[in-house]
Amino acid sequence: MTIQESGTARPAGRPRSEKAEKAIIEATLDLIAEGMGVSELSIEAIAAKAGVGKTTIYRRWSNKEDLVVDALSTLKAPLPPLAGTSVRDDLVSLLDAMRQESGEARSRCVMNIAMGEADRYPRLMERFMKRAVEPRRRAMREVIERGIATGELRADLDVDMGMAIISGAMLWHTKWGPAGDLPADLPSRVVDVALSGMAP
Amino acid sequence: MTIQESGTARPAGRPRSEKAEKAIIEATLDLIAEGMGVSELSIEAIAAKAGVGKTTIYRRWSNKEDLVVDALSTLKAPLPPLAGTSVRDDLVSLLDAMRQESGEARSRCVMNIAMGEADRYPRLMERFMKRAVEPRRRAMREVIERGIATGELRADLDVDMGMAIISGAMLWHTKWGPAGDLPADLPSRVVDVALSGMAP
Amino acid sequence: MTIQESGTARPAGRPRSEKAEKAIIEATLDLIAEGMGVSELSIEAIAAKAGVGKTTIYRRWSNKEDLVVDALSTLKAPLPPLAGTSVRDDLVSLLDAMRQESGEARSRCVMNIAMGEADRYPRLMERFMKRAVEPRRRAMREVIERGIATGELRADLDVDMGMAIISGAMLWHTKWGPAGDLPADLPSRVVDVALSGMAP
Amino acid sequence: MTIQESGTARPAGRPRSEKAEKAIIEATLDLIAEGMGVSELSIEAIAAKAGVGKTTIYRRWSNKEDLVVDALSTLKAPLPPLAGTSVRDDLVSLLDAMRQESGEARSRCVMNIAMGEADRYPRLMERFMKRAVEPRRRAMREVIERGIATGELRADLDVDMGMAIISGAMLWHTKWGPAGDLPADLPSRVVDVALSGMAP
DNA sequence: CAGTAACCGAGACGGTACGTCCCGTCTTCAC
DNA sequence: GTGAAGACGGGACGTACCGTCTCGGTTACTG
Repeated sequence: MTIQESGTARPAGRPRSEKAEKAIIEATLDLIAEGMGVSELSIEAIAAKAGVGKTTIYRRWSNKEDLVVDALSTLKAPLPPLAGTSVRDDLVSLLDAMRQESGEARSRCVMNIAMGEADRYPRLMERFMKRAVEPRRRAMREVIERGIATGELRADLDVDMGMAIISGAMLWHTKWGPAGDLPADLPSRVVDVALSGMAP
Repeated sequence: MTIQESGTARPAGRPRSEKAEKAIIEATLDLIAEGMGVSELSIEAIAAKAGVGKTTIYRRWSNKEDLVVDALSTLKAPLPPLAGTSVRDDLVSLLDAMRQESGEARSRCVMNIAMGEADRYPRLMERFMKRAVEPRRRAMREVIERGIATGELRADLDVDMGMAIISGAMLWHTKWGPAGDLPADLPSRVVDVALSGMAP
Repeated sequence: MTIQESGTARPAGRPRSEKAEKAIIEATLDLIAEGMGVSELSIEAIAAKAGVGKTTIYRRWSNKEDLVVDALSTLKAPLPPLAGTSVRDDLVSLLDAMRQESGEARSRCVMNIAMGEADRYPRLMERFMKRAVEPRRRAMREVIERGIATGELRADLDVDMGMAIISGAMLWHTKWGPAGDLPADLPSRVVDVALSGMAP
Repeated sequence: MTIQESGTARPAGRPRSEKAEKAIIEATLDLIAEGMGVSELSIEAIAAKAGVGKTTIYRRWSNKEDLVVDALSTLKAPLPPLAGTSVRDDLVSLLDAMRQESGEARSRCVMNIAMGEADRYPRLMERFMKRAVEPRRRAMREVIERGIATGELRADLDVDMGMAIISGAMLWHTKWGPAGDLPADLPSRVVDVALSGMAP
């Protein structure tokens, strides 16, 4: 009649501190938000900022990439609820979530890394894509496919092309549009032009 | 009695080796093309790859940014000639130039830097934008404005929005579209959808 | 009505394991005998060698010095009985005890610590001197003073000088004499030369 | 008709800084004199005190022992000139040199290391013995052997025993005699007792 | 004989120093 | 004057232990 029969027995010794773990993640995000790239990020700086020994970091993540993936994936806001009333409304909702995220330093740094360091840290990207980007892409894809099915969108529309035009327009404004925060009406304007076209 | 009497007096001593200069630029571009970001790029690595002493580099460029700007600006392909027959044709020409560049590792790295390290190296970006990006944006802007004037495009079209939709769609395909090189008909398909819209 | 009424009441809870205590002392001596100095000696190594948690050590000794003093003081052989027949015989007995001790690794390490780390660990030395060295010095001093009183030694002999010459000669042989164990006849030879002098 | 034909051609590149080398040695000796043993001595501390990068140390000495040997062997005072008038005078000269050295912190640390860390750093000791200790021992051995030859010392005197008694007595006083500096007349008193013996 | 308090091991904690690597600068000789 | 070689001070790396702490579980006396 053993006392401890649960599936995974707690390992011996002092358990790992959740507080330290959070402090490390926070420090990592702060440093990235301050404009550091993955390669400039130093474990030593993270440890110092988190008030933690280097060992405590290496005990949890064996390399910088693993830590960065974990840190970034705690960051992505949850997907907005989609009203489902019309394709236009849903697309505006999705873009507005993007717009809001782009206003926060922390989320902006995610974009920087996603776009600028993809080639250099392929494993990072692969994992980050899976955890953070893929769900958003899937959501938009479903909206567009639904629009085609209901006849709200052209029957011959290439779904990828639709995603490219809508997401790409937001992306372009984020990086290269007029300086400053994105205007609140940008999402609806993007969707309107994308849906009805540039030609008269 | 002087031997050298041309207008701009040659400075005394051994002249700088053009060969070394080219080797340095080449090595820099190679390393960037191999996936290195600006911050990972090291003068030491460039010198080693170029078969040159570190002094030889620092004598010519006082810091890494200057060298990178010079290196990148040797790279950008000249703008394609625009037929001017129609807005559609000109836009397709511009996008096709983007498509071709995106197939070369060296040009792709330019995009990475432009998108990922902009925040960290503002002086680099400023100069790089001026030399390499601005001409392309101006060209597209002119095409769109001309289209509005001739009535080929909607009179109420926001020019920035037009650029965002068209450039953004290409950009999106480059970074996040189906893997592999961009298909040759992508530019025309992007322009067609952008012009006539996604709605039926 | 209490069961336990002896003078010092046993504290509540599980009593400390004597086995662990002995294992710790043994491990400490072993490590010192293997050539470790006090500063190289690590609690972690002692704990590992003793098969004991580090806590178990720190619960008993608050610092390394205390542990080392305790360990070393379990070590010193008892003083040899002195026949008292003559100064010469007693001195030879004392030196022979030194010789025998110097043959054991554990005792030799005591000398090393006494001579090499005295300056660095003054509290250790103070306590170690009191427990282990002082009795031996007192014994030799008494023999010499008795010799002066009985006329076996020169009346004008400086007692410290006598101790220095006799102990110092043994010491010198231990550290810097011909390699290997000290020869069994060394004590008597030292005493003979010391008593009658080097001059003819 | 080469210009540089000397035996060992100067290697290319910037030559090593003698200043840095001296600063490192000085810092090492200072730290040892402050009571640090070899094992407590840290390269990082030496580098900081010397105002030098760690690389600069590791470029010259591949490990701590090599550095310590070099540092210590710059320290030993030159042997005193021996008058040669009599064995007694020469022995007093040698012991007086010992006495003077024992008054300096830096030299005292040499003794500590020589006696206390010998077992732990055998390679260090071997090299240190050769460079610093051996010459002194040889000098004393020669004085004693000469004394035996001239009849100033007993013909049957064991030379090692003579060295042991005389050096050992000084050694004993240094480590365990009355506290404070050794009195100036100690060498002559040691020699007198050693030569004529303790017995009346 | 159940409670309970000090013990035990294991192992995570914040640190320090290690020896290595590479940075960008500097100093030298050869050309 | 330029070029290569390479030493310089500096800083981050990832590892190994340090001495402290915090766990779950054990043990032996106590009520």
